[in-house]
Amino acid sequence: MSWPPFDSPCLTPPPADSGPLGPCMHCRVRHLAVCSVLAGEEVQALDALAGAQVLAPGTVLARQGEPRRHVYTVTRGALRLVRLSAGGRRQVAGFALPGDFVGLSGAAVHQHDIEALGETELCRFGVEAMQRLGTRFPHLQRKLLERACMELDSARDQLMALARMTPTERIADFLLRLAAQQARSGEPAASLALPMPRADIADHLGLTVETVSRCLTTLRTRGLIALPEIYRVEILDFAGLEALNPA
Amino acid sequence: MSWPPFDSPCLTPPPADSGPLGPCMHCRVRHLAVCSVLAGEEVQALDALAGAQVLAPGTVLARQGEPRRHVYTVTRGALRLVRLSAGGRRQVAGFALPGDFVGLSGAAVHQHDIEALGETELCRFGVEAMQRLGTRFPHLQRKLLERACMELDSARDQLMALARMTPTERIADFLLRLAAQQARSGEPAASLALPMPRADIADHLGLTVETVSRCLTTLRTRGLIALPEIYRVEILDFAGLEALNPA
DNA sequence: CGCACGATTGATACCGATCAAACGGCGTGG
DNA sequence: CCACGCCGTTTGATCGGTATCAATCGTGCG
Repeated sequence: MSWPPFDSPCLTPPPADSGPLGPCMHCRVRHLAVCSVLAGEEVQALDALAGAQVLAPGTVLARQGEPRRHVYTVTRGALRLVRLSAGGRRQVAGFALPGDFVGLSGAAVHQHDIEALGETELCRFGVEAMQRLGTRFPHLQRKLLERACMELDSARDQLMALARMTPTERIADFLLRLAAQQARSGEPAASLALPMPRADIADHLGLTVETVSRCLTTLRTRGLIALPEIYRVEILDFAGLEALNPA
Repeated sequence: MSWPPFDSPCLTPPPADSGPLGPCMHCRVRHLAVCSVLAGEEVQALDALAGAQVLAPGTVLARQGEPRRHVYTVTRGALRLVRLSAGGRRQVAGFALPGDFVGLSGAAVHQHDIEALGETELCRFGVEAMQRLGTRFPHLQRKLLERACMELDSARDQLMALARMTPTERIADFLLRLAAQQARSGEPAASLALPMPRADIADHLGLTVETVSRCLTTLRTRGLIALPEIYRVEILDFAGLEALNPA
């Protein structure tokens, strides 16, 4: 509940190129998934609902099986959504970066653990309050539907990747996806921060850590990327990476 | 546009166990994704928008890349959503059975080919008309959001399957999923019709035809299923199949 | 009856998982 | 300040499972 007064610039329309529900840079990407589509009255209602939070690295925001009480918008840092199976198998369903909305689900309980990768800032809304708001402001509901449809498209793309791409292709696809996501936040995509360890990439792409490592070195050897630090990738040849994608 | 007058029973609430957006058996599962949630005026508006269609087996309803002009609800038969990559790789994103809503996507053009598996009956709505209706009836928009969230959950489940399950586990999971879907339509799930050829199952689960065949015989040998006909599966041991799922 | 096509069964090859080891950075403690 | 140890990453060697190639079977249709 302790957060600075809402920036008035946030009420101005977002830049034309920000796309549907894109980040609203005016308000320092604060609960950007919704702020860019609402008018004054609605923003006030949202402010009353929202709580800002800063999470230390490794903080567990939610565990699978717990009742879903909140939805979140990420404004800084990164989250990972992890599913652990009874057999000990691990799957990283996705990563939430600044601008992402977390919590679109039809289930009453969390399907994933939600964990902070680094120091992460986010904005929290109660689900039932959000639903009430949705009925009061059809505009918001519509934007949420758009967002859900986008995520659906994204999930289907990923199905294709998991089903029919080789490990190297998956890594290339993953890097390009991350670059695009980072580009949406305004930063150039050539130098790419990887907020997650190799194991998370592996569990995200259905691979092992060793294979991820090997594929990264393969891409480096081919001159497509550089690895100046462990948690950073320079994309040297976008076209070359895209050429790997058989889509 | 040629379809029988709208059954009045359709205006009554759907059976309690039909779940959100579940099939509305009263109106013979006709455009069931929406009919069960609307009142008289809205239903009339929908009728004006909807067109019933019956497709012969193999009919192509849409091709990837074409502009998306319609959404559909399946009332009989089955559709498959196919994506073909430049490299010739094939991915079946999913199957639409009676009760399913096809067309939740944020893209302006189709991401998949949509093809009828057998003789298939469906109901067509224009997307922009549907959107107008959504703004006029927030109730509808909300139901669409719920449906989108459900599909999102389902897609994420499938990601887990593709990333971390063995071929046999994927087949078992697929059969149980299909059984559950068929059960929603009211029919008992023990005897399961497979509307699609083996190749579609393979391309849906990221396998080859040969592996699908081998896994089915494996399950049969273990006494978990029977295969009385090629396009039919009897589930003999639900618990046994579920035990294969490591989730 | 013969053909065509999809499904099944069989034999082999290859790729990624697994097992194992070495490397590197970083924090701690001596 | 340096030595050590921990943990994540990288690299290496081997194994196994699934794709691939190939052949047979079965069914429906001409």
